Amino acid sequence: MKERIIFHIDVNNAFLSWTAVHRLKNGEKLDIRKIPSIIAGDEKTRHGIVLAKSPIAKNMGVKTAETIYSAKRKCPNLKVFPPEFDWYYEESNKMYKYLCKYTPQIERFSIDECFLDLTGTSLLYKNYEELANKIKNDIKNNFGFTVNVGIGNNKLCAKMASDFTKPDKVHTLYNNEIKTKMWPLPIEDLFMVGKKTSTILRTLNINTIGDLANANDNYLKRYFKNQTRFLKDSANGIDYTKVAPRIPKNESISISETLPYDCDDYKKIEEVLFRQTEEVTRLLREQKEYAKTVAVTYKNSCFETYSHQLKLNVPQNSTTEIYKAVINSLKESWKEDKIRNIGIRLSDLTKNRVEQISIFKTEETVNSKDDLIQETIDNINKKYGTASVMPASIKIIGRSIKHKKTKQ
DNA sequence: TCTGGGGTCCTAGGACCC
DNA sequence: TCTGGGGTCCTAGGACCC
Repeated sequence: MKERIIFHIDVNNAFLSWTAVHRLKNGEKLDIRKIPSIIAGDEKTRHGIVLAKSPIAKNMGVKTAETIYSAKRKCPNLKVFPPEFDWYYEESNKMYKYLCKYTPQIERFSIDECFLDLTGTSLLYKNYEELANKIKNDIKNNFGFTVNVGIGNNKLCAKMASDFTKPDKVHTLYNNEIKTKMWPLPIEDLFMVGKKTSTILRTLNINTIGDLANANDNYLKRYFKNQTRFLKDSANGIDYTKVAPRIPKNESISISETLPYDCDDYKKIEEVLFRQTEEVTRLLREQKEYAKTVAVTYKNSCFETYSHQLKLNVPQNSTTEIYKAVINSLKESWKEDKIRNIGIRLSDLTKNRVEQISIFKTEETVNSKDDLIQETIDNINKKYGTASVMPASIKIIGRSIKHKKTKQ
């Protein structure tokens, strides 16, 4: 089989760069990429986690996902900026549109990463490194932020390559470069090797990607079972997954939040869950889908996680029906401990709602009239804000949510 | 004022059937 | 008066990603 040519484009410090660009556009003089800075949530509501860091902050030891408190101890003059997600989506879309010029074989892997499959374009593009440099420079000149471009013969290698040295760089990791460029790297650098896996590998004296590539299969199987094949293939730079140009269909829709304080007040928890149900079912209705499985997950003060799911007889997407299931699920699983974080997940999503024909029409078999009412409510809420209109049965709770939200 | 949020995929173990 | 075993489906929990 002919060797593929895959590009991986990765925005350098995406959130921080994008906020920097936004500020400069608004006339600010200071480029926050050039000072010790981070993008992070609000500490007062316990969302104080580092989402992105500037190179200087990174050099002082600041890590993504650590607390602001801890980051400031490492770097006392650190400047903190709030995330601007709407703006990030705009910038991400601009970059995606630009990249679409080169091939329809493009996959949006995350808000700040894309894969391009350029296999079979050798007549169009004589030199792939030159092309990668053009893409990198075009993005910098047109949009004001920098990217890394990784080139490889598959997605894994392209992604590993884009991670080599940053920022504003092009790297290659072709199949014949795997031994020299990838094998010497520490095992933690391998995609999909996280903390748990790397700890086990280190105790087995497997310290580099090369060590893993050459490790004995049977030995590894004792510790990693079915995961062994995947790990060994990755370490050898083997990956057959395709660049998927489709708009990815969600397998599930979820929402969760850390509460401002640990809470065991049932009424308050109900309020949060109702607000979350509103939001998550609105998304579901927007994609014109129905969910068959409803799960509630919560984390207590000790950071122990519990989850419980329920299957619906008929797939639903109305706030009222899903909310009933959410509450039932909570009641069946909650140990009345103090809740730190709570959320909902809708899965088993379907486009068509196949209803079983029942002689006894139950309350659950919602008809098209109810769908119409729901649509009208969505439109009104869209225009005048969430919870403007809702079924009377849940209106009171809804009102108090609004009240609570403004108090936060 | 120590530990976010939205996803995907995998696995162990239980229930149930034949 | 003994308690196998394969198959399937489902659930809770966990690992990992950005």
